[in-house]
Amino acid sequence: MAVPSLPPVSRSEPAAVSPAARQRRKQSRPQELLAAALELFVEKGFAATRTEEVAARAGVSKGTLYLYYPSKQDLFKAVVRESLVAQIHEAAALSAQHQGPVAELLGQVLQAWWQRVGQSTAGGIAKIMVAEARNFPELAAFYTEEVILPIQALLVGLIERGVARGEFRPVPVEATVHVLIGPILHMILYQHSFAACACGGPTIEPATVLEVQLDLMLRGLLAPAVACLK
Amino acid sequence: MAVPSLPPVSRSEPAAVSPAARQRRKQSRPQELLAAALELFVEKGFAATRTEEVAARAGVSKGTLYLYYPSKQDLFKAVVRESLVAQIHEAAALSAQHQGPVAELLGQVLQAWWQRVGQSTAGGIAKIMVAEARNFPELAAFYTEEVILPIQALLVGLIERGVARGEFRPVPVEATVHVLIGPILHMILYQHSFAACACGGPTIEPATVLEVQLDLMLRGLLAPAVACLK
Amino acid sequence: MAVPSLPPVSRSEPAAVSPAARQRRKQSRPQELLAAALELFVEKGFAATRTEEVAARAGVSKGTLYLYYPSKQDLFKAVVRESLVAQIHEAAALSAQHQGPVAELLGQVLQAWWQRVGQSTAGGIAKIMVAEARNFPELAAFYTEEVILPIQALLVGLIERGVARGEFRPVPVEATVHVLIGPILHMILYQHSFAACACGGPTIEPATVLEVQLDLMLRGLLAPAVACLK
Amino acid sequence: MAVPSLPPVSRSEPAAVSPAARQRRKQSRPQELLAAALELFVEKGFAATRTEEVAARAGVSKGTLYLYYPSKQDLFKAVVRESLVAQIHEAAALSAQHQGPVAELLGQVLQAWWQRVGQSTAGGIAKIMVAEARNFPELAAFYTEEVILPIQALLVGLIERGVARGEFRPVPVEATVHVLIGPILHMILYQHSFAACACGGPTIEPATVLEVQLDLMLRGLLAPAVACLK
DNA sequence: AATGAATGAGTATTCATTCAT
DNA sequence: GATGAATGAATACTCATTCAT
Repeated sequence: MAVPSLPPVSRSEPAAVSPAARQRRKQSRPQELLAAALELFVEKGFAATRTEEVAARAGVSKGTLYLYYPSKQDLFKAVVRESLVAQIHEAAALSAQHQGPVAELLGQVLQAWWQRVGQSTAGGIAKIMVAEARNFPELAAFYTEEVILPIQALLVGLIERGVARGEFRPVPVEATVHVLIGPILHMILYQHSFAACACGGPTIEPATVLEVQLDLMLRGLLAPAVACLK
Repeated sequence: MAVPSLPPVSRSEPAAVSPAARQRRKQSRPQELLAAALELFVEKGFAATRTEEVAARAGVSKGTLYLYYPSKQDLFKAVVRESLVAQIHEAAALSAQHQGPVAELLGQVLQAWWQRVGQSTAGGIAKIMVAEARNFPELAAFYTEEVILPIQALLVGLIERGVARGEFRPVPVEATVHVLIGPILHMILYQHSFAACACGGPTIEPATVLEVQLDLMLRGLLAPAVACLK
Repeated sequence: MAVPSLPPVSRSEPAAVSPAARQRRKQSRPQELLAAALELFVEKGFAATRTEEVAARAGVSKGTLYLYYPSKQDLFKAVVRESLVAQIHEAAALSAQHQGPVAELLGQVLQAWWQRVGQSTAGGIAKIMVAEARNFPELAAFYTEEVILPIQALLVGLIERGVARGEFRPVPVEATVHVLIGPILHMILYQHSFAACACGGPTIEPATVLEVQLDLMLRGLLAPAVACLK
Repeated sequence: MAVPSLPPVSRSEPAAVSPAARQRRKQSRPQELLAAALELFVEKGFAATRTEEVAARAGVSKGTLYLYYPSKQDLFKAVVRESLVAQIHEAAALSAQHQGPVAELLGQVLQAWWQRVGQSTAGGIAKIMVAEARNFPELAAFYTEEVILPIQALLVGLIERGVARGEFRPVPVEATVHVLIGPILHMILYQHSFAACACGGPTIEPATVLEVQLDLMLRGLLAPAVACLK
């Protein structure tokens, strides 16, 4: 069974190049897995996404996925952290350092959210959560804690600042936040559901909708004196 | 427990009563099945709802369900027709016969929709469709045809009427409809997802939100002259 | 429970015309059911045939079928009796009364069997039995008793008569019967399986096959002196 | 529970032996599954065989079966390829290289077919196909293409060769093939249906039947000059 | 006699997760 | 680290048979 002299061919190949490349791949694995998972979760929802397909799209085997994320739910949480939580911190920072009229800042925040989240695949996460909250309460709790409450706090702060400055009429703050979020969320959900399956419904032009929303809302929000001068 | 005097009715026509009872059961089955299905679909979504559980909740066996609806998808379509399509026709009728200021009518329509649909279980259908549209394109097409397009047409008509009467500023109509629907839809979706799983997010007071929405939107929508006089 | 005076309405209608017609239908029910059952059993096999479809094709309800035949297996047995057993008796009678060369009689019997059974739907019963014998041993036993053994006995008798008359070479009788039946059975099975599903196999011309079979077999069977004179 | 001295064997090469064992299992799985499937299909037919039972008989779980064959129909096709198609190629090769009297070759081919296919479980496949052709047209088409047509072509070639050599009388070739196949097929079908369920019919002695068939057929087939000299 | 509503056992296929290698 | 073979629970839909009317 002894093989006296192996041909030298097999020696020269795997030794030199691989370790670095493998290292590089190894370090980017989590990112690749999260990217693949985000795409598939948004496309099919949480329950209907197969872990094997996530692994395949990331170019690894099923087993490897479980090496990095111990369960499908953990994978989902990681996707949310990667895709949304960071954006929220940025928005919070932006609005903390802002000076001047709140109306302007509000517009900037909504626009930025639409561009960074709504336009990207990450927007689809909202659809997933709406769909699966009741079936996966743990995910719902996580998402509420990490996404909904921070966004809520951010917008409540903005409205209150506007009212305090005399810029906005005094309004029920929380309800107003809800109204403010509604149209943009509607647009995001629509894009990731009906618009994505070519089933003949009305098409949406996001730019126009956003413009109309800001126009309508700010007119409604601004204190009477300011509004009628415009 | 004794029943002293049975009414003579049941004696004289034994043939007549029994078929009637059976008939009564047969005729009420569809309703009972649709009610059970609506509840479960809204609770768990379309894919995650088991037909057997629907049957059980309606108090019949699995086989009986299939006696009335040939497939899960057909059952779902029947639920949609029963729960939403009728409401839409009513709203359309209401707005067709209305005379006077459109702003008032618009408020009535949104309020009615909230009370008849948003408050009831039927509102959850919107959540189901957002969640499953991409996985069940046939259902998405059906829902678009029967629900989305008619509602869209109704609201487009209202806005256009308001603009024609000089009551509203000239606005991009379709985008405005989208903005108009957004907050109320947001509220419905929220109630049937996060709010329903007690996972600690912000609570919503529908009455306030609705009031704020109408206030904000109408202020933004009304022609300047009218708005500033208010 | 006494019904003192039935309204005369119900008297005038169903009394006059119906009873005779109903009687006529009632008497032909079994025939209609058997005809429908034969067609469907041959088309789909025993297990794959639904009793409801049999009833529907016969123009009655599911329940009525069970009024005449207490189970699917009983229905099948009735079909066999109706379609095959009678034919066998006729063939037996024919060969009992025959005088003269057996070769001639053998040809007549096989031809008749092909025309009366092979060509008709009833031939398909053989296919069903081959297919389901192991899954429904009770049916197999019934069919063996009522169909296989009588046919076997008939043909064994013929061959033995031919040998006794010096017309045929002395051959192992039972094996010869098997060989004799083979080609005609093959043809029947083929017609009711591959030929019936248009899947591109060779087509068969029954007349030619039958002719060839008789030619080959009789040449092989006849005593040398007779054969070489032909 | 103490293990005093573990053999050093397991230390030196743990990597080498185990993968081989696993590999061995993986490579033999398809064979084991096909063997189990063949048995059950022949026993119960295609439709009545449960995939779970196939898996169990092969000693694996339901899921494992689907790792190797994506559907029941694919499993069946694989069984046919494994059991029949190879045999056909061998028979074709045999008859292509044969020199000398065709009568002799024809006998060899039929005998070989009986021994290799008729005697083995594989013969039961013919029964399955006769039984299910109309219900599974795709399988029927596959079987026609892969089994029926090649066998037909093989036998047509043999008869034509015999006629061309002046060995056989000129006969309608295709019909003759049908007659030739009939008895042997009859025997195969009988063995896998009535004979297998001990329901009291006539028993068959294959050796005798085969002998009689060859005897009868060749006598009938040979050109007169040759036949009468025998 | 006739109906047809109701039943519930039975089955192919999918997929998250594990673990031996 | 990485693989992928193996598992088995879970689910829509069918159909023979029953029985109240």
